[in-house]
Amino acid sequence: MTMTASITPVSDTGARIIEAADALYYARGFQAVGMDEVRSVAGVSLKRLYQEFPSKEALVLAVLRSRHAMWDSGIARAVQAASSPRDKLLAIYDYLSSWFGDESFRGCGFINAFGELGTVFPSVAELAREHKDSFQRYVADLVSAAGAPAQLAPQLALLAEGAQTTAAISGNADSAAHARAAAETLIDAALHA
Amino acid sequence: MTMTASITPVSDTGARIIEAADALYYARGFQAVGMDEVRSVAGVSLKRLYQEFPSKEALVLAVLRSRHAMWDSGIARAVQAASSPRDKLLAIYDYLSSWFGDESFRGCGFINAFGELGTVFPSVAELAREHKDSFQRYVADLVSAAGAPAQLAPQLALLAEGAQTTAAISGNADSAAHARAAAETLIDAALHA
DNA sequence: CACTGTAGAGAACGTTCGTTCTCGATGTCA
DNA sequence: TGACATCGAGAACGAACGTTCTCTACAGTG
Repeated sequence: MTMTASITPVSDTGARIIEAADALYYARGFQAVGMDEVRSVAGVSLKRLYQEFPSKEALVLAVLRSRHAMWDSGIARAVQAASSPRDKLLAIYDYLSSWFGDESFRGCGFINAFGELGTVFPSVAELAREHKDSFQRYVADLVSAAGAPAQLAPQLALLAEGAQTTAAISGNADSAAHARAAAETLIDAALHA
Repeated sequence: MTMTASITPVSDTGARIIEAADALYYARGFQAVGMDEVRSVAGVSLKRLYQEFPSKEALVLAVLRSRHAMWDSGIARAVQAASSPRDKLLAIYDYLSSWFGDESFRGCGFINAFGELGTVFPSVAELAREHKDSFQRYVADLVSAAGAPAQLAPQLALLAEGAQTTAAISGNADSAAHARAAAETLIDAALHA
């Protein structure tokens, strides 16, 4: 799975810059990648880069917003492909599994951004919080549609979060299957309660 | 809970440096903290700093090793205080809950380090992998002592990982309770199978 | 053709970083 | 006391960063 921006970019050039910056930041971290390298990979001039994104912080935020949109649409696509409410919940972990298989996978970009920039850029911490919040609400809607008690939702979300960091650090995708199996147990227990 | 180094330090000065560097790195990220700030907070000269740790990479690795030792001893203390095998498993989440309550809590230091430095310093990625591996083995031992099937262990570990990142980004400690509740469900389901 | 505005290439600027070097003060042992 | 090692304070160095500025080329318009 290669992530490419699909949501209405500010401009064509802006999208190319975001795509290049996202790949570089995600692979190596934010502080390790300079504006000049982004400029070089994106194939634009430094002047153009700064007229699209007036600072590195602005570029980082744009990258995170694009990542959020790709996450949302990827999950939504996987969930819509499932038929039963129970399968829709489990589709989350199938989506994770295919993501973890990507050779460039290196964990959740928001967790990485939060750890590296959360203190120095409060706007980054806020965006990460919004992203995780939105995921929690999405899971809560699916849980509610499945007729399961509300407290199941944060539990299923925890499994997804844990699977992402575990897969990133261990370097293998097994955690998606473990999360899926645990989710099945939790869902069934909640429905039979 | 304030984390202070408790394991045999290389030297008294080395321990002070590690403690200062750990607090700074954990609070603001690694690249955002320079050697000079570590020197200043630790109250040592730059010369002494470099003779204890010949490079920033060496200091970062020492900080991570100290964090690993504190994590291990903190978990072990909480687990030993519980009596039944089931309660020993749940003690992990009680330990997390008290950690999340610390005002300085900002997620798992190894996940943060992996995201920021994992690519640029392979040694950091390896240390993070070892840390998570050691935790997985520890949980597996507790699961085995409880007479539960082995596949329960990675599921319980996922809950712990997810709770850490969720607590960090959301800024509240509820995820520990959610993880504990989910763990109870998974344990009971595994024991009644 | 002249004129004007815009663009790209990249030099330049000021700051910060990791690391090393200098220098003066202090302490130790014969 | 004097010779010598050791130390802290901080200057210094080279590299890299984020950001801005300069210069040249050229497109479009009369």
